[in-house]
Amino acid sequence: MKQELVLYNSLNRKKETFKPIEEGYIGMYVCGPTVYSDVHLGNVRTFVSFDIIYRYLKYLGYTVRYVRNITDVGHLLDDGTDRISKGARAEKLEPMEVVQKYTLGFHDMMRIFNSEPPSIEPRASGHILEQIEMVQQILDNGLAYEKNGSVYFDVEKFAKEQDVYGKLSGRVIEDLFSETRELKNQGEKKHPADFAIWMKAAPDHLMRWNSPWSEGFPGWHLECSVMSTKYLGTTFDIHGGGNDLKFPHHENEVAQNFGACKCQPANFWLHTNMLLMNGRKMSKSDGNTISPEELFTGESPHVSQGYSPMVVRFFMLQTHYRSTMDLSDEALKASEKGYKRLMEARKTLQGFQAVQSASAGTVDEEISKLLDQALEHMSDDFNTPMALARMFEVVPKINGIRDGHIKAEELSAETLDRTKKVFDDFIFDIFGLQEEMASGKDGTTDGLMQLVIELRNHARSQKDWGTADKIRDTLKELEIQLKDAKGGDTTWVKA
RNA sequence: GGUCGGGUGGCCGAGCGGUUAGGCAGAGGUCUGCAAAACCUUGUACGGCGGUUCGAAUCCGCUCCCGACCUCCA
Repeated sequence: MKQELVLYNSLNRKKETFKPIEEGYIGMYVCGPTVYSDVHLGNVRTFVSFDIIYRYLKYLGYTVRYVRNITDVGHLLDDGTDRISKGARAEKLEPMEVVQKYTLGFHDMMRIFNSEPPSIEPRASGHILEQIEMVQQILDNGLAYEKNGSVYFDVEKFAKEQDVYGKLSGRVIEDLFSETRELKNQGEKKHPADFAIWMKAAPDHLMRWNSPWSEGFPGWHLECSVMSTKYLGTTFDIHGGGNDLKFPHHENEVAQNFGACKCQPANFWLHTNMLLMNGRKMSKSDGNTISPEELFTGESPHVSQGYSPMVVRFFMLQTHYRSTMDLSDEALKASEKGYKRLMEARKTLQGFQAVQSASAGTVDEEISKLLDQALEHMSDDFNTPMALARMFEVVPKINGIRDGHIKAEELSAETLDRTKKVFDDFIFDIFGLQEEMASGKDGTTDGLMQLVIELRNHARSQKDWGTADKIRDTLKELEIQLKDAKGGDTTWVKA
């Protein structure tokens, strides 16, 4: 019944047929943001990608438990200060105020991009007890050691016991171990590749909890191991995250799970690729960056105008989640046109009435085939660019029927219904796009526009081109475009 | 330096042994009072050099660029 789904699994770098652990159910964990500053567009790309994956899995009929955490503790900066408390000192806020502020900001942005909230959004700070328990388990299993109140994962021992470490990120163990460069805070570690799972807090460290080893805080990677286990079980179906988290974060996560339960946490690992701008990595340090707000308003040297969230989302759909995505003004402009064209076609399609005497002709067959292909592409590792391409091939057919080039009788009632349904399923449910009326297209506006259009059409029928064109030109200045279809129907759209 | 992933037409971006990807831009046409919109037609591109093959953008080798990761990162 369910279509076969093929996923590219980072664990072995191959596409594999997806089989859930429990038929009909999927457990998916995605590493969420660290809430210490405003959301970065790169974060948006990752979470929009997983939003589409989540939506498609549900579309296939699975019951999905989607867990995406909020990291609000334990994430270290280069200088060893905690990210959250660093932000707090700078802004003279309680750490949890910083967390709250940026968590809300993150949620707002996800909503603006029409991303569905996850089923569970656990916070690291809310799972300190569980994290302490996991540290203990790893210690009990002999894969960690305590030193001066901090606990470190024994990577060397783990690597010797099981051929797991390095597999996910493609690291060569020998290389990792022969790493000679000097790293900070290495004094307590037995081996440079070891990493902290519990850190003793320095006297001025704000966020701290009691533990059997010291008053301190959990290591960065631990929270994900703990929360995925708590809400999805020791082994679950899909684990996702940004490409840049593969190492060390995901690698260490796998190590911790093995350390605690001796099992692989996830069967499938999905990694999204990075966002570039003008061909280069988006980076704050060299000014090659743009915030979501700047993108919306157009207040940035990198864009010539503002782009709406849905245009940006559409733009993201045109690139596969595993490819780097190159943001540029020209590419966004192209997306804006494409997005509008698709949405217009969708509206046109929904207005079609089945022709009574209709019987399946060639158009019927062609459209059906394109819809099937679009779905197949989604089941092939969520190939949204391909699926979109097939949708766009249906667009001229829709417009052709509207304009009379293509005979409506050749489209059977069944196929018309299915096309309407699949189009909406794709656009709204899978791609997560939504209609965007730039500014108040409500009942009043609609009524006014209807009146204006009637007045203009009256003028046209009187060959009063002056009046007709004045209406058209003035509306254009107000960024309202009139579209005169064949047969006299005029529609309008806010540019 | 190590590991991995890329270099595709004006731009973005799929494809990964033989077929038109698709979007945007451009050109010609239809329609139209004019225009816009829409529709039709149009582009033979795959970094370079070799090789394998009946056939390569797709496989192999070399080479030149670019990006990511290598304990901050979505």
